[in-house]
Amino acid sequence: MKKSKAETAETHKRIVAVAAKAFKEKGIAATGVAEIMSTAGLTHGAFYRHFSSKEALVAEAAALSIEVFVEAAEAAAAKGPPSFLKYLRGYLTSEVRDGVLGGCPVVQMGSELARADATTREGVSNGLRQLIDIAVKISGDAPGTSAEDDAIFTLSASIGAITMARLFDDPKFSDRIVNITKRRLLKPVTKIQDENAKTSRV
Amino acid sequence: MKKSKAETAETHKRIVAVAAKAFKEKGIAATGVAEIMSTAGLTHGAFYRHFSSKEALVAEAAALSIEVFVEAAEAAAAKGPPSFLKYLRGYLTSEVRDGVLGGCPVVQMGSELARADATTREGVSNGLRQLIDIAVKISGDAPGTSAEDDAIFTLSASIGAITMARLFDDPKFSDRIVNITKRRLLKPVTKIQDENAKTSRV
DNA sequence: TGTACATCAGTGAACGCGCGTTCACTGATGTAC
DNA sequence: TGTACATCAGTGAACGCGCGTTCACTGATGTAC
Repeated sequence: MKKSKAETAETHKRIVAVAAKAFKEKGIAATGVAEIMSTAGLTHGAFYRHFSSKEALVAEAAALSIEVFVEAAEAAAAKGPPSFLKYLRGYLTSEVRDGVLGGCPVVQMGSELARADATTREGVSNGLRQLIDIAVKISGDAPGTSAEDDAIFTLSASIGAITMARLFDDPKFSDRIVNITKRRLLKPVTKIQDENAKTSRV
Repeated sequence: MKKSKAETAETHKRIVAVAAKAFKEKGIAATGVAEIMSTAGLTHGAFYRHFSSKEALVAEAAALSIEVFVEAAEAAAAKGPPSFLKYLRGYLTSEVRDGVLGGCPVVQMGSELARADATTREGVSNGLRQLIDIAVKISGDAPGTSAEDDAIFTLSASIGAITMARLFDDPKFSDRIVNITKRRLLKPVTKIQDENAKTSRV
C-alpha cells in the first residue's frame, strides 16, 4: 500500500518528532526503534523505508530538538532585546528543568550526544552556534566585553545550571541553583534594560 | 572456590572501579554487566554475589566517581586557597573535557544520571553538596556576596562549559568555551589572590 | 483522458545477537567443637 | 591446635526478552504511452 509523497513526508516528520520527544525523555540508548514506530502509529518494519539506521534517526531527531530552540530565539529576537530577555528567563525556568515544553536537547541527551556520530554532533553544534549568533545580533555590543563571549558564557552556564538542578531531589535546592544562575546572568543586562523589578521569583 | 573476606572486598572494589570508568566512557545503558566483569577479570556469573542488580552497581559507581572529586578538592583545600584555585583551574581544562583523568561524572553521565534511581541520584547530589561545602569553607566569605551562591554558580557554570565544549568537533571553539568560562569564573577571585598573571592559556 | 505497469510505503514474520538475571556446581575459607 | 562442616565467591551453561535489521509480500500511487 504505497502512500502519496505528501503523506510519506508527513509520516517521516511524525517519526522524527516522536523520536525527539522519546530520546529526550528516556534517553537515546534506552529508546527502541519499535517503540518509536508504534507511538507513531506504524509497525517497526516500515522504519527502514525512512531511515538507513537508528543512528540516522538520532541525527534528525537531535537536529529537530535544537532547531525548535533556534526558532524560538529567532522569534523572540525579532521582537527586540526585551523579548529576548524574556526568552532567556523562560529557558532558565523550572518548567524547562523538568522537561516540560520538550526541554533542551543538550541537557536531556548531553552525555549521549557527546558520544554520538559526527552528523548528530554537527547538527547540534550548528544549532548552538546559531543560538549564539542570534544573541550577538541583538546585544548591540556591550562596551568593553565581547558580545559573543557573553552569549557563549550565558548559554553554557544555563545548560550547566539546569543539568545540575535536575540531579537534585530537593526541589528547594534545585530551584536555588536555577535562580542563582538566572540572577547572575541577567543582572548586568537587566540593569541597562531596567527589567530588574520582575526578576524576583519564577 | 570461596575467597577470603579481604580478597572479596578487593574484588568488589575492582568491579566498581572498572564500572565507573566504563560508564563514563561509553555511557551507562551502553555498557553491559558481562563486559564489566570480563574487564575486571571475572565471568559474569559472579556479578550477583556482589550486587543485587545492575542498578545497584550504577549507584556505587556513580558515588565513587563523585567521591574522587570530593577527595581531590579536600586535598587541595587542605593546602589553602591558592591550591583550591589550582584545582578549579585544573578542572576547567581540556584534559578533563576530553575525559582524561576519569572526568566528571555529571558531564559524562549527566543525562543518564538524571533518570537513574533515587539511590544513585542521592550519591551524586551528596557529593556535589560536599564539593560546594568545601568551596565555602575556603572562601572566607567574600564581602557582599554569599560564598555558597558563588560555589554553586562556579560549579554549575563549569559543568555547563565542559558539557558544551565536548559537543563541538572544532577544537578551537571547544577550547574557547572552556577558556571564556575559566576567565569569567576566576577573575574576581584571582584579583584578590593575585593569581591573574598565570591565567593566560590552559 | 484512459490504460498498463513500475514504484515503493507499510505489514508482519523472522534473523542473530547481546542483554540482565538465574542456577547447579566446585572447592577454598571461615567457624564450631 | 586439629578436625568436620557450613558458607559462599566464582564458573559456565542456560533463561526469556527485546534489540536493530532484513525480507517477501501487498496494494495504492505515480508515470509512461
